[in-house]
Amino acid sequence: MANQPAQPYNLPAEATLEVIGGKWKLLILCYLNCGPMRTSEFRKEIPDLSQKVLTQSLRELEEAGIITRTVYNQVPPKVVYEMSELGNSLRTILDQLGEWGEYYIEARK
Amino acid sequence: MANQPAQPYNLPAEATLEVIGGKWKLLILCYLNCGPMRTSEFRKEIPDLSQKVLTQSLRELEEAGIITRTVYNQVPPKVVYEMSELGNSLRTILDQLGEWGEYYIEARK
DNA sequence: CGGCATCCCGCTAGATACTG
DNA sequence: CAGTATCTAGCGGGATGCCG
Repeated sequence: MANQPAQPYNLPAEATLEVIGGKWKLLILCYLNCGPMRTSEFRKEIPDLSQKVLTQSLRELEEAGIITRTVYNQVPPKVVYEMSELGNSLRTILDQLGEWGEYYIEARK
Repeated sequence: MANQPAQPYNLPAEATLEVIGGKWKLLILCYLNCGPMRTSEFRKEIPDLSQKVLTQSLRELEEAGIITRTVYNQVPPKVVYEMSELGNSLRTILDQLGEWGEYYIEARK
């Protein structure tokens, strides 16, 4: 999921897909767009998303600088994810993708 | 590459990625944005893209209604691909993806 | 010239079980 | 509650060779 290609991007647009591509990232970002979320909340909201892939996706988004991860040192543990500044700049893209998707689905009927 | 999922899309935005996702589609669409192209031209312009994956990508874009495929019954054969109406409606998305990609690459330095 | 058919490899993501 | 560690399966993508 979103490994860095050996060669430089042919297009900047491909860099964008590297970041938001992957089976679940869009959905994850959609939730985070509405506000911070804990790991357990993701698990409840998206039961089909396995623990492993969730963590993996969140890590990659974090490494891309799109989201932040805050750990509260307490028992039981608590980890909160939220959009970063850079992540918020993605909102326009997400909206556009959604809009065109709706248009496309309608046009294909 | 862009197989239809068994279950309905969680988000319309995911439908968009289904269409333009895949390793080479963005690049192909970029070329078609500049005008119609023949198969042999793609092969020259993008030598790293294999015949098989090119055809496959073009078929999927065609099935999605994004591009059109015109066959000229002559010898030697001639096949021309170009953006459809629906495909042209993608231009905004492509531009946005490129813009954010540039911004992102710059921000990550 | 354009495009199938075949074989093959690596990667993503899924399932399961275990740790602090 | 959050996160690893393994193992596995399926698919996207690549290489090669053949057909209209």
